[in-house]
Amino acid sequence: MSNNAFSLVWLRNDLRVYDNQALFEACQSGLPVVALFIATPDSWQQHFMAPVKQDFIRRRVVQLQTELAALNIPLVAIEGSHYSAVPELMQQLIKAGAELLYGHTEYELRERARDRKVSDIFAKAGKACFWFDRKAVMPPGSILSKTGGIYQIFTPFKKTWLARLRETGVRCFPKPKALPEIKLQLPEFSVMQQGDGSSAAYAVDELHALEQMRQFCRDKAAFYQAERDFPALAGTSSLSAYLAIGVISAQQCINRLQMEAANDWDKEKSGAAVWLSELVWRDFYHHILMAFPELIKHKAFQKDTDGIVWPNDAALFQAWCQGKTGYPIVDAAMRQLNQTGWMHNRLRMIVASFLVKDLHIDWRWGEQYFMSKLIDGDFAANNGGWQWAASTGTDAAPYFRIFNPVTQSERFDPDGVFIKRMLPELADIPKKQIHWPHPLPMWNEYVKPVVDHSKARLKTLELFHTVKKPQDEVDHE
DNA sequence: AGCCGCTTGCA
DNA sequence: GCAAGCGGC
Repeated sequence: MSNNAFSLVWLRNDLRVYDNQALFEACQSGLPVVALFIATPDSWQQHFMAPVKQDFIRRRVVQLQTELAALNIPLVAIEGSHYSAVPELMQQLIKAGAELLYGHTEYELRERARDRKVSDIFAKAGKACFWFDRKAVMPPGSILSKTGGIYQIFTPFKKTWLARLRETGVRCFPKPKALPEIKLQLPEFSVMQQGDGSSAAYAVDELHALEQMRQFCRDKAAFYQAERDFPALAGTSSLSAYLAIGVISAQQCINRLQMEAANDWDKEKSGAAVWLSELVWRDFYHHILMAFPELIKHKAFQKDTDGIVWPNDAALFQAWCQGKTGYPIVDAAMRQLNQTGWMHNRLRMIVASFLVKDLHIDWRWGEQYFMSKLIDGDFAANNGGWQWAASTGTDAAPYFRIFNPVTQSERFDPDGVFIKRMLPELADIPKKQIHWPHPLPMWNEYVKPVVDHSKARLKTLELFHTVKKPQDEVDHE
């Protein structure tokens, strides 16, 4: 073993010090520890990762450097390009003394291919890798039906998932104790570039994120069920960006929820239980992604729906992207996404339904647009959500369940408070007409509706009927 | 984690 | 006129 030997912790979507199993185990290895982060903007671009998310990652890595330095762990942050550049970097690190590699597994295809190559390189050099499966709370493949099958329906999945939680709980790993100070010789790498600050609305301090999570569990989880569907309220956790890049883990969220809502988290329909359910959805989509890798290649779950020929009108798509559809709730939601990199979940459902079932545009166009704008973009959850809305997924909404954007608006933004916040040009419209202002003589430039909902709805039913038989014909077969 | 159109029963 | 209940998409 080289006298410059060290354990290497390769950080990716686990940018935290607390509950970081790879980091924790590396610190138990008896060797000095070096942390590694490789920025790969070319690969990120290939995955349409939003600039605001890229900035958030870069800012977080810089902060993490300070947090790890306090533990005497240097964080080498390299400016790379593409995943294909990773093997060469790893070779250099092995040459420098990397003896053991620690990391968390990722579930997407290119990421898994990249990690396999790295594992091979370490194996060929006679070095060991330790991969920990912690992105989902219950590792994909560990929640199976009684006959050993993959659950494709959320409710039974959740039932088994909850039973497992009651049985085993979740384990979180403490922040490692500081290591002895040591001077290592490391190669010169191209230093990671700083971000542009576009994600500045999100603090990157880990303790800040943990405190926000604690406060949500303590003060707001109880009201989650009652408030989560109203975009004008701050009823959701707003933790998605932190979960997406791993500043906090879902395991930590559950542990904290069980502490702060000890009597409620397992009580049906309590706010805490409903929030927990959202974390189960997150796991569900990770499990589905691992079980059906063709999803990564943009295939629909329900294969017949790939027979639908979507009209894909480019002008309508542009109107949707820019928030100029003439449907106030849709336009307000898209403006929230474009301006902040985040969108309330109820609105994600509304605009997704609108794109597919009112504008008749392939759900994949919307999926990609969301990825290109969201600070919390995650392939599994985004793909799962879009296929749910488009009625093409496992456990998807039935195709004939078509949201009426005006009714949704009346129900979930009753006073138009959210709409007016995002669309100041509608500030003077009376409450009663805010959801559909078009009959009013409008002195401003608010755009005319680009489609007629009731006609569009019938067209959607036709599109689905080209690939699905009406129910009564199925019954007679 | 729907909406629509039609019926019924009441004013 | 309308609210509530329903079956179909």
